[in-house]
Amino acid sequence: MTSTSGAASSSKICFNSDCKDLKSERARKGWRLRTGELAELCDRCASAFEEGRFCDTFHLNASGWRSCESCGKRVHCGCIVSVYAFTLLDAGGIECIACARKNVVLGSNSSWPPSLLFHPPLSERLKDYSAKGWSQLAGSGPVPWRQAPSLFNSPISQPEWHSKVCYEVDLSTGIDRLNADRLSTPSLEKKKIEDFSERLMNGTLKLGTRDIHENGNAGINCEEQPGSCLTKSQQPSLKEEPSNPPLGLSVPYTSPDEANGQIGVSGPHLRPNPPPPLAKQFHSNLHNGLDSSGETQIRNGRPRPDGRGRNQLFPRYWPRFTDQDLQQISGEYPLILWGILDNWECSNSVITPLFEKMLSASDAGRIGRLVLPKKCAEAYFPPISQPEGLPLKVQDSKGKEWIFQFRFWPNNNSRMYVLEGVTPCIQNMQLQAGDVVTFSRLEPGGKLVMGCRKASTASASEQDNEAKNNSSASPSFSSINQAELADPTSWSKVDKSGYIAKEALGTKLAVSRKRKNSTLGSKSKRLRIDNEDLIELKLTWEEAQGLLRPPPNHVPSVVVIEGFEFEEYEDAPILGKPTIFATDNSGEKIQWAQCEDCFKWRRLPSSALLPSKWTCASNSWDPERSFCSVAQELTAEQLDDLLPHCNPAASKKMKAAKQEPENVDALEGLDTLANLAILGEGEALPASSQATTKHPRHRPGCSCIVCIQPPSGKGPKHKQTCTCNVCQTVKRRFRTLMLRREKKQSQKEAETTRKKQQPSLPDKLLDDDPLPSTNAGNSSPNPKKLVSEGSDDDPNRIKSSTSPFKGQIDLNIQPEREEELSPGSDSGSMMRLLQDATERYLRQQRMLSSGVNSDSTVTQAQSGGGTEGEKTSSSVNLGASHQDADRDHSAVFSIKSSAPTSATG
DNA sequence: GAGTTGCATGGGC
DNA sequence: TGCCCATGCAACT
Repeated sequence: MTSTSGAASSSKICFNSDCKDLKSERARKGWRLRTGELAELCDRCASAFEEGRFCDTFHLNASGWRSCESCGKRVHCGCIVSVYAFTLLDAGGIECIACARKNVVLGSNSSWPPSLLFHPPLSERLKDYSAKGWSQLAGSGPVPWRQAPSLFNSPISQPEWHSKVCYEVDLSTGIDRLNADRLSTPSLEKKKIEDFSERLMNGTLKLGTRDIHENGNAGINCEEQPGSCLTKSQQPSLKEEPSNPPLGLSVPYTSPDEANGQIGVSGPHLRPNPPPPLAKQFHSNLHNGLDSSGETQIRNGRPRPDGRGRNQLFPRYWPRFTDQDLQQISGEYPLILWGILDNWECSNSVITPLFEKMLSASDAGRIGRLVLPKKCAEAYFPPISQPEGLPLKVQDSKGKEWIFQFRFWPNNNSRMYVLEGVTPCIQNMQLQAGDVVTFSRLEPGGKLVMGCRKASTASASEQDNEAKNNSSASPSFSSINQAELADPTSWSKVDKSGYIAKEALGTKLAVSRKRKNSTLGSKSKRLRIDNEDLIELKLTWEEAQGLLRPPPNHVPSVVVIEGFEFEEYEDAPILGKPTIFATDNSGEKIQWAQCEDCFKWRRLPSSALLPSKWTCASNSWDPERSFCSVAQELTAEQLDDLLPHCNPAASKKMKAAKQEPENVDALEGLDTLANLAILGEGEALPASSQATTKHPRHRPGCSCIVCIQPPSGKGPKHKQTCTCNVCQTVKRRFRTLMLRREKKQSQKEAETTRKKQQPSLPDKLLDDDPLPSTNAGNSSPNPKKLVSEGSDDDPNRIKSSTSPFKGQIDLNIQPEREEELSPGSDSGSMMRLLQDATERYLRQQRMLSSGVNSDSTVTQAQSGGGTEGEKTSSSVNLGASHQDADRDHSAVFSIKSSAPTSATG
């Protein structure tokens, strides 16, 4: 290549001096120049470059063509473009990348491609090599793998450190691509990766790590630095390489010998003549979701040695190792790298990400069984033919060795693979449901390495602490990720997904959603259920946005982005009181706000900015209605019209809940409540953990693994006598459920009796009695409807009269008021609601009763005693009120509602 | 009775 | 529709 002079981007002419075509408007990037810039190419040249046929196209007649010492294939060695396509041999001559890779693999006695992990960063490095020379990167003397990542600290490659990189293989083109979808890097960096990955379409840009490590003083002139060259294969060479099996056919080989007792995964890989696996092949093995070979996956759990790698792994199991991860692994395993491997070949050590799995509740539970994805198990673990399986040595991120039983259960006509005995390891790593365990292989030796990533919902403070701790170890690094780089011990502490920056921006909710989407993908509907719960339990971002108000007296600057105007405020917004905006009869824009004390809705000008807590007394816009005693001007119908629009999600769910059997709803609430109670216990449950913890078919008294599992997946099992928050909450919730059932039963009975005795009375009563509305005594909205529907177990209707934001988090809630929610304490408005409802119901009962025993009923009920029937009466109200809270409010409200139950029960 | 084991079940993809 | 796999749960220890 001769185009090494001139500006890379200033000219409108293609940078390729052999071309001189005009660049397109969006010039495509080519190789990195010595200046650090990227050559800008026309489409044709860029395509040629990306497809690895640049030299074939433009340098066909140029000097520098040499033949591969192994396969004889001609490789251009005379330009910067082809610098990655070959490697220089110590004894002279060159090898094409394919042969070099093969030899490296054979030499290291590894069935794994030696350089998979370096792919992204090395790509970047390679870009840099052309500009910076080798000495900068390789240092002097042998560079062990574990030091290799430090080579990546170029300004360019650094950002990619924070990205999660995985690969997929486009078999149609034989292209390894960085799966940019899953990169969390900023778009520009992401684009950069994409660009380069495209540039490497055929390249696969594999490194013989030996080449890197053992050559410390390579310059850019690879000819002069035998053994130092990184090579980029050209597509033809790859395709033509006869020793390279077709993509997707190479499998991580494991020994069929499973009778040799304890083995590491290494054992199986020490086959005498492993096929020369290309990294590309490995990728296709690892992520062969695109495998189009037509080979069917081995079914019925009967893996064949020749087919194990063809299992199509679901993306959710693709390892998302970051470079930091790798470095940390390497950093964590000096013993592995320097001791266990016991020779200088350690410089060839490669940690190959195999797969990862988010721990389910079962996995992290006490049973100690980690369910392995079948395809992963069959692809990466030794084949087992007996259900008993075999012991498997695994080293954790601290280098500690564990022995798990790798086995399977027949399941239908298939198998279910599990690792047994993982509890100590899980606990040692302090993992819980939602965290991710990663499996990787250390080559040579094939040691199985188990890493982990904590769910990202660890508290920000925790992360801050991590950052601080780590930064202390490496003051030059400021970010968490960077800090982690310097401190491998934090490997399991902080997620390295690159979302941290986003976490810093927002709430757990956003993060959890992001994480769920990214980590679990479309994993489970349970997740979506949880998301729905989140929607109902918490504000959506959109809704939250609606509550954010500009700081007083702040004028926004308006920014137009893609045609949309955005208001920008220099100061953080404040959280305003939720209100309902509307237009009155005169067309004036107004808003309705609800008093914190009396729950009456007050009309306010639309411009009114309310504090999070607002009462009638603050109604300076309408002094006449600045007292709670003043009636509400909003009619029931009007309010009814307004409210449904406030939260479509909640309304939708409300409707759905109506249609569901009562107990189902209640039991779902039980789940939610239990989870929330766990949250309230102070152990912030990772969102992903919530996702994996929630499970169907809960029943009262359920002793399943989820229900009995303590929040962290460890600790004693809950007993009947357990008084922990979870148990108490579940018990309360159960009582509520029972009360509700009693109530329903009694209502039916009462209804029957009423019809018999006073057929015309109920309607009148319903009309007259606003029931548990908070607006007793004034224009309570649509009392009839509320009563009728409320009595039909639809507390949401009732709730709708109190807040348009039912089913959402009360952003005004003060966490420090948590104790108020405990049983027996004043639970605030809900308590009032309850009392109000009780009194009202008793009055109703008095009216209904023909007087035979009503007095005693009331008396006894009010005194807390009474006959069974009287208890029922009381229970009816309690149950109804409980439903209000149980169904449609967040944990806080749920617990609130539970409190009276305990108190009165 | 508690813990363990191994298979069954069923939701989700 | 079939498979995967999280979880349930009965049998067993």
